[in-house]
Amino acid sequence: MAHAMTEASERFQRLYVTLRDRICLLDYPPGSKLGEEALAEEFGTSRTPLRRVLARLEDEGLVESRHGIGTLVTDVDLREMAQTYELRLELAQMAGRLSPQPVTFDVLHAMLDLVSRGEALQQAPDARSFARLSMDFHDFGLSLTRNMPLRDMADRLYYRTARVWLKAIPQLDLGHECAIFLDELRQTQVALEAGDLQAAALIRRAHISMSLKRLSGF
Amino acid sequence: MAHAMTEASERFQRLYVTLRDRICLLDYPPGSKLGEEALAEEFGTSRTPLRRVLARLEDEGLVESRHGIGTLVTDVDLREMAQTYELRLELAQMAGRLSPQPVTFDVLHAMLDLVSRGEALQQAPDARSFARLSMDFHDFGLSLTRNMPLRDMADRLYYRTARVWLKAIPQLDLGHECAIFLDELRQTQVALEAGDLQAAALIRRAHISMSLKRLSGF
DNA sequence: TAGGATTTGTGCGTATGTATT
DNA sequence: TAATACATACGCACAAATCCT
Repeated sequence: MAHAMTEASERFQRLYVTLRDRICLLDYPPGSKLGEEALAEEFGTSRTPLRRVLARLEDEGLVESRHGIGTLVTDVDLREMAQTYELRLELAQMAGRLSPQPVTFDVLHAMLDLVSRGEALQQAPDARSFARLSMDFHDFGLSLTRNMPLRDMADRLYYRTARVWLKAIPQLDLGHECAIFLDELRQTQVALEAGDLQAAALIRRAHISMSLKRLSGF
Repeated sequence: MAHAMTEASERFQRLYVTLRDRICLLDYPPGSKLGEEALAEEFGTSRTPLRRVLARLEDEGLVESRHGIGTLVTDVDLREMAQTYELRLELAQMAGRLSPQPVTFDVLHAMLDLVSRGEALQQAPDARSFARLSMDFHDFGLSLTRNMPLRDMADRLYYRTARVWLKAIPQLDLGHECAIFLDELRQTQVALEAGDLQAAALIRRAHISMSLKRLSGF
């Protein structure tokens, strides 16, 4: 970072991540109303800093503020999701090619941690834990490139459609999804142990593609 | 658009584009101070709607607001520009592959218009006109894909570094740059007349790459 | 070192728009 | 149709931070 975090920007970041995660974990399902007054009270601020956060969420397409109505959580339709996934496929693969990060011991350790969480998840399948692990794996994948604009773009796209999987889970086989995910984690671990970032990126690409295919059944 | 533009969102869009273009055309060079009060007065509003615009420009990395100091136009260093260009290369090529727009008469007509502007530019080289034509050609290129997330991402990246060319122009041969640009426009015209979007995208990619190479001399 | 000038950040009252009764 | 309730958009006054004298 170029400049130290001020108190205001720290609070902004905290509120932003909190609300974004709540939206993506369906704590606020599509159509929910996020009242400025209520949220301001919950976080112990006035409406002003909160509106700054909602404005950013609106720029990113997660909510939509309408004068006289309220700030509503958006929905994601299949067409938009398909376009986003199309792009994410390419970006995921790129992350292994552009400015690759060297595979250090820390990287491998983080990967191992993700694998064990995946194993625990398969023992006790749970949609919410799955979604959290998926988010963390996404972040991990991005940490493998040093191209910051690429990270930012991939991040935006991921959080834009992350909800769809959770929304569709009642119509999927959760145990099967967990098994597939654990496979991906293990394959990625092998690729990283071989120091092959491109392979890891291709595995990610393949799984995003298959995930879209399974979701497109609806 | 899902909903009609309200008066507020229209004003937001107008102010946003105005300020963004001023920054990218170096009317506000890096380091300039954008005073909230002064801008609010110029546009005939209060600080509140203006701060919403500055907040977005800050999210996109074009300005940086610091408490007690002011809102300053950011600078672009070579490392960041290289990363952004690296990504823009890929996105430009993708625009010809993902959800391609059919090449209609209107598209060809718009292209022809760009070519004649390029010809006029070569007759009377001028840095500012060059920059404007470059912006419009960028927009035109994005209109060739229907993948909206791709458009958004490419847009962000373009405007993030568009200033660098103008900043470097004193050290370049303006007439030469205009000639190269006109070549690109004509090659693109040929590709579009053949209905070959991928070729058009590859030409764009090639020219972005060469442009980076010329700029990297500094 | 202190104090004043300047600028962004915050809090809150009011205006405006929408839906419902 | 009119009135009422309620939510976001706006404008202003003040707090907090920084810089310069």
